[in-house]
Amino acid sequence: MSIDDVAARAGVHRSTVSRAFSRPEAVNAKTRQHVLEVAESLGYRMSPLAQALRRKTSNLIPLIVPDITNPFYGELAKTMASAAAERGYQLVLCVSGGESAQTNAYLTALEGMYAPFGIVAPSTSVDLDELQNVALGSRVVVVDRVEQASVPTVTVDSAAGIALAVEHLRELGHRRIAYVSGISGTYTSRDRLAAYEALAAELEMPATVLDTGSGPEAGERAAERFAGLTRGQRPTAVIAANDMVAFAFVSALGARGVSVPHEVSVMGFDGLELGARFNPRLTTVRQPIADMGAIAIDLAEKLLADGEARHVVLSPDLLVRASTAEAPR
Amino acid sequence: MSIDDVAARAGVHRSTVSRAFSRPEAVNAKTRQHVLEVAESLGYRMSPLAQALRRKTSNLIPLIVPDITNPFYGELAKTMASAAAERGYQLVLCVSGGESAQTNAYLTALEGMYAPFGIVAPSTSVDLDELQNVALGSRVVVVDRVEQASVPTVTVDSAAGIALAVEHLRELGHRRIAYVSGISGTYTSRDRLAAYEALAAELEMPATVLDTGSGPEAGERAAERFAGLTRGQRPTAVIAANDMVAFAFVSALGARGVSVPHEVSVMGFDGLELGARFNPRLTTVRQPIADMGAIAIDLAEKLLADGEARHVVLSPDLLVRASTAEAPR
DNA sequence: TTGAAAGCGATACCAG
DNA sequence: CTGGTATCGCTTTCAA
Repeated sequence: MSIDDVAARAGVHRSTVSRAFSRPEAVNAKTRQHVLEVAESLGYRMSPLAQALRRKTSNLIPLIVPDITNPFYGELAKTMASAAAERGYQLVLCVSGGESAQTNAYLTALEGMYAPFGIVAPSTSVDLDELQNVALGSRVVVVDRVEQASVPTVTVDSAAGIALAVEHLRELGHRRIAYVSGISGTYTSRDRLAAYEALAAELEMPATVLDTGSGPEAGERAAERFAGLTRGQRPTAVIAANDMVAFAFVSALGARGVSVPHEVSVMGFDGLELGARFNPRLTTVRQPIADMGAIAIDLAEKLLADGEARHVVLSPDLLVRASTAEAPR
Repeated sequence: MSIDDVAARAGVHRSTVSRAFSRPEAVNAKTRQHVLEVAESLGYRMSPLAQALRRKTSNLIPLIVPDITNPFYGELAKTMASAAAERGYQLVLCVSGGESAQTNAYLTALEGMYAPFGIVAPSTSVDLDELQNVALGSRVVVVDRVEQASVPTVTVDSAAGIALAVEHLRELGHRRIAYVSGISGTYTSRDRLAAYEALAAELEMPATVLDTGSGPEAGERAAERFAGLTRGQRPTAVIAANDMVAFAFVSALGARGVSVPHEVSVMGFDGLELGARFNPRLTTVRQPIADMGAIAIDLAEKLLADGEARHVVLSPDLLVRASTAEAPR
């Protein structure tokens, strides 16, 4: 069932069928309708493969994430998939394990499939400069990472987010507000940590960083450190670099008999749906994940159109749930 | 940079280059090596698109899941992606939203790309019979769903899993063991519920189902129901249909001041990594998710080879963490 | 073992 | 506006 079958059946030439589908305005209305009807009745659809081969561009868009198991990337993938579908693209999910080599391999493979551009959510170990060596590397937009001039990016304002968190906590009477960084070493983590430290300095508030290590054990180590402090030394609130770390931290605290928010308030940063099912339900700074997907694709299309690497910085908002409470007095 | 460039540079014909890559044994060792070296030096790689068009089969494998935001599907996708990559396939993630129409659309689209087969993790509303109407529908393997003779499936033994859970709880002295079903109406949920009821009957244990509704609110409703019971009526342990429901249930319980495992033990079913970061760390029945991906692909390859729809039923195991404790006496 | 030629299913430029 | 033709990059019989 190919284009020629339709052409024969409709009594027109191949090229007319092609136009009827791809450039409808370039064909007589009557002819077009007839062709389309015949095609319909035959259950015909164009081969995206053949199209891609000829046009040298496909509708496949790679989304490269370090770990799809992390709900943040899950939510990102979900919104990205529908944003892509709305625009006629098909998202191809690639799990890089946070490795630069894998990322490049995927980009190369998908360029071979004439992917017009790609979306990368890199972890620290992915070198953006190295990215540029891959052909598709110059047609990539980066999500969830601090700006880098040469590549289009969509990020969330870390400073604003941290400010929201600190403000919320101070309104609850907290004065000793610590921070837990870590997990999978994303650039985002660093950015948020820097924002925390800067704000603490500005507010002349002691900056206590419970853990800066990366990996899933960050929450665990931070809890250990916390439990090791005397009551008087303990912070009354803790901001985690992201929701996953907050989960791990609260969980590890729980295992040590420390109760949240009774003994210490804990905030996350991400706004995952999952936080609403956590115990206690997690207060957090929400990133507009749904917007990020759509915007990333827009930026990519603009990059192709005029070669300009735009940067969009989104504003987070506060999601108050149950893991924060008034400071003990 | 195409096959002809390599051919010219190596002083051989196109077909020889093709063979050197695709059927190495069909070409003289010397020639082959020379060709490969030239290709290497030119940084040449075959166009998967052109190959697929000609061979009428590609290396794209659709994995269709209802919701990638659900960590279970995230973990499935992750293991599936690497299992696929190991075998030379590229996983294409499709998020169906649990809709039959979307599932069919994806299958159709990917058949157009000559996907050799597909993997579907259906939700209740996906009609397996309807699936067969789509061309690729007869080359699909189904994951995480009770057997259906005509389609290859890989599932986990629900009865064994429930038995593991009940046994664990009874060893801790629990006698009133309730159940919470629900979330996204998967067939798996039904299967597990049936297993619970059957086992309860067999053990002459009262079967209390706190909620059978579907959707994310199941845990919430179950907690409400639980809290409404007098202490004497309350079950001392609850088994949830899956980890996500367990999370929601514990969270909702917490919001009502009921503490786990102190006042009630709660078990999940799935064995998500995430459970280790829950508060308290979740005791659960673990499905061998990592195996499921690889097995699904094997089944698909066998289906293509001999047309036989095999069924693999995996055995779950117990993961004891901190959400279960001895029954109060 | 290697080369030649046809073709997968479409597009696009050039005539008419 | 429509048809003819070459071509995208590769595979695969068929001969030599």
